[in-house]
Amino acid sequence: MKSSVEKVFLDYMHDNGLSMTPQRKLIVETFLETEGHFSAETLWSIVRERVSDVGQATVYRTLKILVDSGLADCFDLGDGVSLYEHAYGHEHHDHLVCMQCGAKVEIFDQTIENRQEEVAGRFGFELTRHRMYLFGLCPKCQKEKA
Amino acid sequence: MKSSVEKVFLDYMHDNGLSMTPQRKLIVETFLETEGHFSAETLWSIVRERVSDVGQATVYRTLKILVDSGLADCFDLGDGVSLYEHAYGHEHHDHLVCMQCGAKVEIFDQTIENRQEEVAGRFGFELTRHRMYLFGLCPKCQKEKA
DNA sequence: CATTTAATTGCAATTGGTTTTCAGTATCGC
DNA sequence: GCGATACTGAAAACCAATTGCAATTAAATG
Ligand SMILES: [Zn+2]
Ligand SMILES: [Zn+2]
Ligand SMILES: [Zn+2]
Ligand SMILES: [Zn+2]
Repeated sequence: MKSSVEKVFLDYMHDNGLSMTPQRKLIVETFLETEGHFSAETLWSIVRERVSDVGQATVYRTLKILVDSGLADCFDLGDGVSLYEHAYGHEHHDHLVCMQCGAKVEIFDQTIENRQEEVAGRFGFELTRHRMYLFGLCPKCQKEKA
Repeated sequence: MKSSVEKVFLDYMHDNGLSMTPQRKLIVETFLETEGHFSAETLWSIVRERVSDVGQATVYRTLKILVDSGLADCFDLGDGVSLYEHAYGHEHHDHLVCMQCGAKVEIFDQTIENRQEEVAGRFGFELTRHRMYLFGLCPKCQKEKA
């Protein structure tokens, strides 16, 4: 039985005249099995543990498809490295990041989300999306510092 | 009479063993006279209208000093280009950006700021800073689209 | 003011993540 | 199968930003 995610991906592929290839299959499977927030480089290294001759460009190209199809979300914390995470079946969330150890906590606050809409509306803007990153020290790194 | 901003800058320079040079003076003055949100490249082009042989690297290096001294704030909207704006005497604010025309509105909402602290606290984090960008369509671009 | 030392400059080369080019190869609808 | 189209890996290109370097300049000291 085909999972729901796979169906969404295959439909997107078909609807856009894209072909399924062994490389894409491998990359998509690896992406879906990898939890958390990771870079293209990291995904590439995991993929290569399985099949060694997958090109880096193919990983980037497939990640683009994953984002476009709604399976992946891409964001960057301001250091020039794009991070990817699962988007299908995952509700919207923002991130709380430890500047010391890099730990990332997924956060969501309906009050903030509502206020964002309201503030945008105050200026006549129609809001499409937003990004919010909170940076600080996680409990563990606070202790280590003290 | 020396302005307060200039004093802060010169003090920072002196306290860190940095020298004042004609190039730095020009770049800082140009920065202070330029309002809004602009890239290093843009600032460089304005600087070169005044003195043609200022190096690009010097602009980047001086912008770094401006950020470190608290005169400038640097952020990027996710497209890989750093934008700079005045920070001295400017209260913290976030940005509302039109994805069509690039218009940027400075926003501030105390409720959001409070909630950010609260959410971080919920996970034991000590919050240091945050970035929030709201993307959408400004009133003008909405009309043009309809 | 001259001297000395450390900082700064412009240029060009380099970096690092990401994208593009290209010639060969594989996929898909028929 | 077959042909049109899409995909691949490798390498080159991109591009904002940084860095190495030799020449120049600021500024602290006497
Ligand atoms: Zn949110
Ligand atoms: Zn996440
Ligand atoms: Zn804010
Ligand atoms: Zn601003």
